[in-house]
Amino acid sequence: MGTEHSQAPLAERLRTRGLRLTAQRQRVLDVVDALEHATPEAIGAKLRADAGPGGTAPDPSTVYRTLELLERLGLVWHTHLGKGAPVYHAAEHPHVHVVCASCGEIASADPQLLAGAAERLAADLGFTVDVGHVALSGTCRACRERAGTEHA
Amino acid sequence: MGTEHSQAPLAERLRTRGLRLTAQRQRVLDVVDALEHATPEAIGAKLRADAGPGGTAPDPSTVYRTLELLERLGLVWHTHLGKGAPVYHAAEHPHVHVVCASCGEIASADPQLLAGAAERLAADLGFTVDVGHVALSGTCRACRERAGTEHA
DNA sequence: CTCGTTGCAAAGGATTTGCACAAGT
DNA sequence: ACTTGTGCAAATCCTTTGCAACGAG
Repeated sequence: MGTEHSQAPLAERLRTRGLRLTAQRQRVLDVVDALEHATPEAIGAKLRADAGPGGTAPDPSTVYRTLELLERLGLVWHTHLGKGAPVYHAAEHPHVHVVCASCGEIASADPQLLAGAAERLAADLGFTVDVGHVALSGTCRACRERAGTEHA
Repeated sequence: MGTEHSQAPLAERLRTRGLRLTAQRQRVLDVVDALEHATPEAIGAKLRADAGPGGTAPDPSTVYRTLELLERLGLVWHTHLGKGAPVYHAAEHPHVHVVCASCGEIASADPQLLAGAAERLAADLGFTVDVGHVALSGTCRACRERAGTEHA
């Protein structure tokens, strides 16, 4: 398991645009799919790990270029959570990101969570919210309790 | 106009921590207050503009350090909207940020908008949402209509 | 065979950090 | 005076770009 690609929307979408299906593109997509929330750097690391000692992993620049391409193809989405760390995730599993400002822990929530707010925004501002890109930040239970315990 | 500081929670909070009130800190805070949504760079620019030709503006590194400090003091908040562009805004005017992925337009919405979602997150995950840090991305009405018009 | 892709290396831009000097209390 | 804050410059980090060789169709 791991090398299976549901169908192959990738090949299809590439063909349509006259682009080419390469091992790198397939691998990057697989990794984004495997790692739920991955930064470009993390993706590169995983790629390197999967390749093994003597193996060969895609160059960082290729990872960036591929991620951008996959996003244009609508196969992955990215969100900016903390400082300078964009996080990519497969477009197949839509979910809202929730990040703890203290520990950086990332949780996922049901998109339905924002349904109400989305509707209101659409009605009030004519603004269509992109659920897959949303990131909510705050404090997780663990950190809140810790803060209370450690005093300050 | 412009040099007025509601009261001076800044001086007070600094004193409490044994820190010092400097012209730079006051100026940075004033600018964040003036510019609704400002990136560190924009803040530096405004500072430079306000200083005038012969004037002297705070160094970029000071702006960064000050912003971080002001945030610790709870006087400003920042959010990550687009690529690598953190945006700061005064903590006095809590609002949810809504950004158009196409044109970059930034709109503000009432924090109440997320009240429901916040409650659910608190109940389900024990996660406290920080409304001032939230950024929703999507497409504004203008861009959506334009997309429909220009065809594709 | 032709044109999109990749890897490598250098370029860039945004932030951070170390330090000696200036400034607030 | 004593200690914190600032400016300057160098160091980092993350990402983007130019180009020649490579590989998919």
